[in-house]
Amino acid sequence: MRMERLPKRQRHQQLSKLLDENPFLTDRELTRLLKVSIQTIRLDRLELAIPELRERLKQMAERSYDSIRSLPLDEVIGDVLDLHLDKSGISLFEISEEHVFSRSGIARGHHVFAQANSLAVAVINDEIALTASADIRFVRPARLGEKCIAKAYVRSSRGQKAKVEVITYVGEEMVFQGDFIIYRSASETKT
Amino acid sequence: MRMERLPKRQRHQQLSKLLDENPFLTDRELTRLLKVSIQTIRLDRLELAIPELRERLKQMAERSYDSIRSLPLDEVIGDVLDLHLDKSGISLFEISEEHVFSRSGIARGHHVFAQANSLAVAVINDEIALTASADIRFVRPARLGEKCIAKAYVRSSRGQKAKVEVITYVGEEMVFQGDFIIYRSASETKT
DNA sequence: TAACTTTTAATACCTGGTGCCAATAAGAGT
DNA sequence: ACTCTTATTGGCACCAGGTATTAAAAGTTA
Repeated sequence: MRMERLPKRQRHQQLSKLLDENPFLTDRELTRLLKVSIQTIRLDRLELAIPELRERLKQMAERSYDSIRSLPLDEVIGDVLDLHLDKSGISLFEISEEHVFSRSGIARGHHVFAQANSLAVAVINDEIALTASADIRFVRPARLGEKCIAKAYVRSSRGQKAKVEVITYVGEEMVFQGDFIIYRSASETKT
Repeated sequence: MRMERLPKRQRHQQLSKLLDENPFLTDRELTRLLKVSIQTIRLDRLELAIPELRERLKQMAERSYDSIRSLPLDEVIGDVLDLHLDKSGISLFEISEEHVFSRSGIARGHHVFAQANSLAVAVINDEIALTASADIRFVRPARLGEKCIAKAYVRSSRGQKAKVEVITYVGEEMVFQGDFIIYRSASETKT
């Protein structure tokens, strides 16, 4: 039963590797690289469940298209659940596909930051409020599917500077903490 | 000379728009949407220099594949102009409508941060790189239409922690400065 | 040698096109 | 009304890069 020739498995590995390195290869090009007939290449792809070139390109295009679509970071990132102007606020942000590194499923930092930053700005009750500086820590990674609850507290608000602390949780765990200094346009009388 | 019928130009606009919104449309699907024959669609594409579906998909796939190891380009906010792994990087990000507060035309902080953060992560040459913490200052607001040039420098890289400084300029003016601490997965300590 | 797997070949068919030529249709100019 | 020009449509041959199927050939053991 155990056949001496296992160039097949080897070839399968090579083929997977080749296509991993360069998914733009046609079957015909693969015949040159692997020195087998085109039918063999196609049987191999069949066994390995590797789709044809055009399907591979389409899938790549779709993935990159989705991730480009999702970038618009608007208004407040996440849903505002609770807001007491000049005091505190809470927002919810669910980590989905477009927010994570595909390899690791871990959210890119700027999305977690964006939730916190936009909440910090939203909680300041003024026409114009801008982030002046921030000191932030990503305590633990947020992962695909997790629901991030950001809580913002206005710690002080004198003159044009307001200090806002934001802490983001997933369940009981802290994932992010940041101290923001927000510039506001004028005195708080101008609401 | 000036002909009254310009359904052609209108159709060209519609066609461009349709394909802009959904580049995955075949000519046949376009005939249904535009109510003209498939030949007309193809003449239109010819005039507008729009390639066929498969070519479009291929181009999208290629763009998304023009990745530099750990991070596909479109996962970076802005366009990478220059990248020396583990050393430095430069990216360009133009502030457009969707990035600003409509009242003031000033960019929301998290967009400027996102450019800097994603560049800081991209410059780290590793499979997995995550922002651990950051200390950032928004030196002056970035405004609608301004081109932000972010420059990242790897200041130190010992073990799993890398310090990356990012400074963002508009022209000669500094708009943002941040010190990032990036966690890397492991392995590569070669600088 | 027989039984088996693996490889190659041949053929029909598919999608989403290109390229080319000819036939209409729809104006505009005079 | 009759051209002249542009626009639209149709038909046909052809292409790449495949799928699907059937069959033959080659290699591999027991």
